[in-house]
Amino acid sequence: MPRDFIDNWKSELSKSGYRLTQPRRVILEIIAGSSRPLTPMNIFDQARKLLPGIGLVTIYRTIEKLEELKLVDRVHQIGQCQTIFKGTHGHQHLLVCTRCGKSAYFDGLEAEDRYNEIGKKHGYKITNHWLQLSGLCSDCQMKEAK
Amino acid sequence: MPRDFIDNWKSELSKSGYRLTQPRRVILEIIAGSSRPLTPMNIFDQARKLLPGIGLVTIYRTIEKLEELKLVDRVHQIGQCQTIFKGTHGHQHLLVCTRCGKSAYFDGLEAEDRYNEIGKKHGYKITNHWLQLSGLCSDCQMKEAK
DNA sequence: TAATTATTGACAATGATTATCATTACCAAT
DNA sequence: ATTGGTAATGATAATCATTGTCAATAATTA
Repeated sequence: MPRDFIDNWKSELSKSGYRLTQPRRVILEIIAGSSRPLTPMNIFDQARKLLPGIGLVTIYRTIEKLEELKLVDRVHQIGQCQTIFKGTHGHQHLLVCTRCGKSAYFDGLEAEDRYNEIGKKHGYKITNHWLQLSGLCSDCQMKEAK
Repeated sequence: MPRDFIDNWKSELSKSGYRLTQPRRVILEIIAGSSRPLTPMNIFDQARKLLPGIGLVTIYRTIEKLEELKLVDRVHQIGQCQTIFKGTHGHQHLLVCTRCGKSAYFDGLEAEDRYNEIGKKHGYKITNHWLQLSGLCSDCQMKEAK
């Protein structure tokens, strides 16, 4: 399990004056432990098993805090554009399985120069870019093959 | 005005057995004539000026049809991930102004080989990619400068 | 340990999107 | 040009996700 993630998140939270509560601990574990993006409802369902009394609103509020601290990212997909995935340090991009959602970050595809060039051609000053690859993960390739 | 766009959309609609109605005509004009992505409500507001009786639901349904025919694209942005923009032929990517939303398509940045390489490294078979650049358009650069 | 105050959960409220249905209007065939 | 079949419309209600309110609770710190 990604103990390092969780420990980092905990210290980031308290560093910012936020408290580390039981519900938050549970939510952190779930997000950090997932290899795919989750909706607030996904998180809620899992969290309830560990902490039956937890409220859906608490999920939303915790996500809000984690976003504010840049510890999670929002992943946009077709028809599902509000899923949450644990963040990374630095500038990385996502690789998402279209079948099961399993995701991974990658880097090493920087093309800032070319982006700037394109921008200039259209009169834009580029400040950001967003790249996402999708395809089938190895498990799903095997399952599809059958 | 993008007369070619509109004519093409009209023929695509009727080719698919859909009818070309007054409300649809108005909606087509608005989307085709806009240089920035629009929300359903944006379209509704503009459409009402031309056809006061039009219903919001008709906007949603028309968008649905246009999407089905791949004549419009959905543009995802932070906090606003359901905007509609006229589509293109072939594989192009979007350049969006973060200030006013003005958008343009560009191409010529294909890196399929590198995408596949990244995919392979992670065990994924890449089937799609999504690239979007954002920045300030020339007008907004000037306005920011003041 | 006690005091302060962020956080929680329950509930209500909002906002966007989708479903339902009787009426209307498009369009192909006469 | 008229008509008939049917897709499309607008009004309304229903649904679903997200956000706001507030008294009660629990985490921190002094």
